[in-house]
Amino acid sequence: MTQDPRWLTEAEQRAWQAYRRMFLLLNAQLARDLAQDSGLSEADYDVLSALGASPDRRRRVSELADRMLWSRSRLSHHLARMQQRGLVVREECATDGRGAVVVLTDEGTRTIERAAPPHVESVRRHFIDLLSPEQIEVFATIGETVVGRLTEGDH
Amino acid sequence: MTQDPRWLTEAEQRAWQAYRRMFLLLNAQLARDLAQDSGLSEADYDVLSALGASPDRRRRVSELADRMLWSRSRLSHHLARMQQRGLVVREECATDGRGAVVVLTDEGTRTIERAAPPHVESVRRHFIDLLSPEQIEVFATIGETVVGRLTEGDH
DNA sequence: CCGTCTTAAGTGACACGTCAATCACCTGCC
DNA sequence: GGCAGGTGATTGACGTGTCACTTAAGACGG
Repeated sequence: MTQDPRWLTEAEQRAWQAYRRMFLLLNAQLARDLAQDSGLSEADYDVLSALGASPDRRRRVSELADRMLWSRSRLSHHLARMQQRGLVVREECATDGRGAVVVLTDEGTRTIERAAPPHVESVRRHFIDLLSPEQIEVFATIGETVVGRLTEGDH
Repeated sequence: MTQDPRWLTEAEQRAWQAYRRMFLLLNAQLARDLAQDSGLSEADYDVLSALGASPDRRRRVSELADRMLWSRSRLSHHLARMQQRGLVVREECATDGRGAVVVLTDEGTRTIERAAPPHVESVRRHFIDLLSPEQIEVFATIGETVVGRLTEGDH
């Protein structure tokens, strides 16, 4: 016999609802800003920015996927499109014949360097600057707690 | 001349990163649980649950879309699939010849009633129960602040 | 070395979401 | 009443994400 669930309290519902709505709206707004300012999708931005922060602007495909929490398949498809647009190129991996390395092209580099400032402003405007330092701190802690729980057991 | 952006401080970056990772992981986990427990996607669940909470288990299509923060188009496509599966039906609207009303079928009603308890447990396990009441409160406030800013100006 | 097992990456088919266009119907003004 | 413009809803085409599968290559015990 299944136990009756512990339904959410009013406060818990408020938090859960607010979270879901915040995500939907915030994400949509950031995507709009990003598209207008730089002609990029959030996915594009994330790939470019992860690569831009990588040593030598290059990274093994699966390393990139792990770091971004993307499936390999998703990344593979997306890289194909970005390569088409000239933002990245794939190279063979010297040390592992199966492997591939993605590299930011010059255009990719320019693109992310131009896109970053307005994107940061957008994140500030719609999120960060609305919160007090204390709220930022609590928020970070919450996120890390949840992430920690969800990734414990991963080696 | 564009001003140099105010890059995020370390604390701000922590919060932003934690948020993005939390969303990715939490969403994926909830979707996995939901699919295993009830064979539903999150989108399915959201529609069923919104309809289940509606008077008479029915709602005008665009009213539902607004309430869920979905585009009409998305909802229309999704309702088509759910109708195919027998979870909802569309009826004509008595008071507006253009309008349509979506209604939960008996099967849709049974489905959401069975799906809700394990989903709530899942939300608790991976999120709510990891936080203190104080954290829940701060989190709700943050969400509402951000949502409020993003929706101000909507009538 | 050889066969098996594992791992890196890409692929194809399908499900989903978005955007723009469409169609039917309502509303309001002359 | 009739028509000009707005609104509710759907549709089709397209871009993107997922899942299952394939291909190629490293790892490794015998």
